[in-house]
Amino acid sequence: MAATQSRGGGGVVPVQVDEEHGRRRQGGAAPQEEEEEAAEKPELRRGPWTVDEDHILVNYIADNGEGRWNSLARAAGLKRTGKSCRLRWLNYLRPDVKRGNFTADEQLLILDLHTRWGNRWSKIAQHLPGRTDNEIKNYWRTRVQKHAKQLNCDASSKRFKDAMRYLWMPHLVDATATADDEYHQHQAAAAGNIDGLLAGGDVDHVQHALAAGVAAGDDMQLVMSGGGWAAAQAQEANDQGLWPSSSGHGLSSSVQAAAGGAGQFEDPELSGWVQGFSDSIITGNLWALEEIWKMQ
DNA sequence: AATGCCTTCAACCGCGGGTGT
DNA sequence: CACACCCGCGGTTGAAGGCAT
Repeated sequence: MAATQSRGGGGVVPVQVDEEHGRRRQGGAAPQEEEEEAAEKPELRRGPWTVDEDHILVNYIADNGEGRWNSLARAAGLKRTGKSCRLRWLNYLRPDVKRGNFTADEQLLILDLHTRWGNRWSKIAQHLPGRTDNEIKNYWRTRVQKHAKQLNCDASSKRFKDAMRYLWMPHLVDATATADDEYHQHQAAAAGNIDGLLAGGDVDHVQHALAAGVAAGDDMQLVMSGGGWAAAQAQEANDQGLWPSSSGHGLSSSVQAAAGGAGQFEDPELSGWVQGFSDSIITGNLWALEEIWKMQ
């Protein structure tokens, strides 16, 4: 494990930290009591974790379990705050933490759950086994928000959510199905990223799906056709009514909308906007298509 | 090759809620 | 009830590496 790959954090700089809240306590003229209090506390490390620290933490948790992080940090002999230990374990060292790019399945789920719950990252993460709230949050901020910016709208706006629901998500549903079909061809090389589809020359397939639309109800079946985790998640989401529209097949209308049914939007402005967006894809505007792919 | 800008993501910060005393 | 402690969440930071010039 490349534990020292971690970036950021400003280097390993020992500073005095309020162990309770992890606040820095350097700078300024501290009252005498505070100085004495600080002197009693061990010097705490900040910044990237070392391999040794990782080993200590992993071994300690293997022997004693996780939880009670402040006392764990002390008992393990780590010069870190409990919060830092918890974060390192949950986001990096946990054996079941999944590395690498988000799959189309996962992206689809994130988009859907975010439209439902907003920035409830931990809640969203509960539905993506092996993924952390931090990872999902970073994905959202770096990929999704970037694309919202490209579209000149706010990621939290109804307009962007509609764009995701009616354009991006159907796109991912299709990509998920295609990825299942061609899993052995592309998945390994693409690490589960849709880039694999592009590498496989599947632009036409995607365009065709968008242009022709998918028969009502088929989109859900596509998601579920993989028979794997995506299927289970899709089934669960469907059972819970998580998919848009009360019929449980909201994505069908989504795909239809993306295929040119934008006239069904109540908001005429959005209707035109989405129609234009769809047209730019369907008519083979490669620049627009590439932008769509980039955001994945 | 050098430089500067951009993207990514591990880690930190601040806060609120839960629990124990 | 009040307080302290602990945990977890969401937002933010900043260094590393990639990319463009």
